[in-house]
Amino acid sequence: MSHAARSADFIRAKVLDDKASGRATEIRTRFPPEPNGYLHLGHAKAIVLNFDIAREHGGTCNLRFDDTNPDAEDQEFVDAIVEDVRWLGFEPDAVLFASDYFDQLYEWAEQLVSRGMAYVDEQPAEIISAQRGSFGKPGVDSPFRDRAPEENLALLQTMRAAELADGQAVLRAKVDMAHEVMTMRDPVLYRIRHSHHQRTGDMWCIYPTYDWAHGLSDAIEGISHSLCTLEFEDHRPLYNWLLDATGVDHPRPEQIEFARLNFTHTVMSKRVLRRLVANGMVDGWDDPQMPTLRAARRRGFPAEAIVELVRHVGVAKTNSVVEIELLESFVRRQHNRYALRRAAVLDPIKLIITNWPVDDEGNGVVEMVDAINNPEDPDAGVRSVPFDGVLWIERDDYRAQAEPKYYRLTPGREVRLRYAYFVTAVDHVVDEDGQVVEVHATYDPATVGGNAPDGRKVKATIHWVSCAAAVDGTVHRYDRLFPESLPDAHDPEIALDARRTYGAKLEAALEDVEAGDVVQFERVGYFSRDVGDGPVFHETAGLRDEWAAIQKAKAKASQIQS
RNA sequence: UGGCGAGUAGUUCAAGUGGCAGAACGCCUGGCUUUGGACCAGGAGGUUGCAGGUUCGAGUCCUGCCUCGCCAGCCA
Repeated sequence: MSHAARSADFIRAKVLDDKASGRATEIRTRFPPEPNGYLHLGHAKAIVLNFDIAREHGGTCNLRFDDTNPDAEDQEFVDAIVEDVRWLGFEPDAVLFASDYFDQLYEWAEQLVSRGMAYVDEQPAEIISAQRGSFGKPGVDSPFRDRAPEENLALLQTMRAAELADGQAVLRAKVDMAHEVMTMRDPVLYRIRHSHHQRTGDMWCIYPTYDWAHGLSDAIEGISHSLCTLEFEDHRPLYNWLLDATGVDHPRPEQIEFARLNFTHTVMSKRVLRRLVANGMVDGWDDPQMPTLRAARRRGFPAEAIVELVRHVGVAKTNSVVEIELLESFVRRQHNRYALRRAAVLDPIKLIITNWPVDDEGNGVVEMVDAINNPEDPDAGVRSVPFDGVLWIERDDYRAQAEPKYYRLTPGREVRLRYAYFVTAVDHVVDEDGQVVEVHATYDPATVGGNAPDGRKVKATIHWVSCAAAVDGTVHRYDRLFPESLPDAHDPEIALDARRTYGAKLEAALEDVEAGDVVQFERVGYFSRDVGDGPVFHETAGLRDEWAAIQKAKAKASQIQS
């Protein structure tokens, strides 16, 4: 290993080595999705890795669609994938398709047949499967395995000429039916599919398999390093065999496998996600609870946060699961710097200031107070918000009875109303169910702006919105859709009440937030404005919440005790 | 059952040719604070999967085991 490669991950070390040895002069990579679904968080790893490595060496990275199975694929996904890759911040050097190479691939297949390295097998799929043998048990040769090249060539041509029905024949590479790697036991190269392809239409009725198309497509594009996930390790010998067999290896691409990106509380299985969408358990593929990139965008996850997380996690061959909280911490770090602070009361109760002044007509005086837009960014300035004697505050910011470590409003205790005044709770009013609906308090006029001239301190500062000026909005908060930290990939437990919806009271400025923009609701979390009429916000990520942690610890402790 | 791959802190990753096991996030404590946020300082946290061996010295080399993942599609 070269000296410079020391602290690089194993793939970058290899790339450096290959450059040093002259094995590769240009570094070319590719991100090769099949257009059969939306990209998810897991794909971000392959995208970042491929583009980063190319950029680090002044090389290129293509977006290549592995569109070899028309039955599963759709133009909609092609468009969505291009969009999502760009959203992540990467511009492909070329957008290409394996289907661009169908003519070339077919030509090489005929050559392989002519050289006796591939044959047409007319047995049904079940027989071929049974003949493949099993782990530790060699397979048996197909009766068609030693057919003459001319006959195979003629047969391949009839396959291509649409003279055979689906499943009637396949083209197989003649490798080794006793090979200890199952993938090498005469893999299928072409199958018959009388299907419409989103790009080639009805031009073809035979389609190359992944194994036949992938390495050759890499070679055609001059890919130097073909990065893929661990489950393709068994395909590497075949990848190389086919390159050797066709002689299409200048320059020869090299397949290198790495571990997928997995998250706790997340399942990426298309089947499971499709079921969630079909059952209406989520709003669609871009529901904020989904693990797709589109959902992340709608939820307000900045692309940079996802990219930074992927870089932070790095690349290795260990099957690993990243805590979803780590992603959220990258999301918070981004938004903390840029998100404007606003006031929103999610679960409102009224706070009435009994000694608030009234004007000559007996109406409460309205005072304007300055609120800081972003304490992390002085340039973000201030805004002016109305304050008066009747406010909305969070239900959770008042307790009829004091409890240990609770710093907020409670009868007799003084807290700060952010940017306004110190108030002291006096008593409260309950409804017929015993729920607090109204808190009465007095304010200290000397504490304008929230400063006490005598230097006295309060332990809590709470947010508020003037009732008269408040705007109604809908706010969605989210718990884990998959409550288990390691949900079953194919049959996970699903939380039916993961989404909590609030009829919130918002400060007026929140009406002006652009769809897709993220703001911080002070003391609550980051929220992304959704498209549509009226203010609707989705929780992007909550703020770290020490009080919640104290309560959680307490609940856990009492659970252990009982 | 055969092949391939992987096991280092709660999590993700580091530790040229063998040379004091580290970082980030999380967690705990303290400071600061008009967000119980952010920020700052400190701390705890490890039998490097197990057992042997070589060596002055092993996460690293050797032997044997264990555990986990992937592979028997005409999916990718």
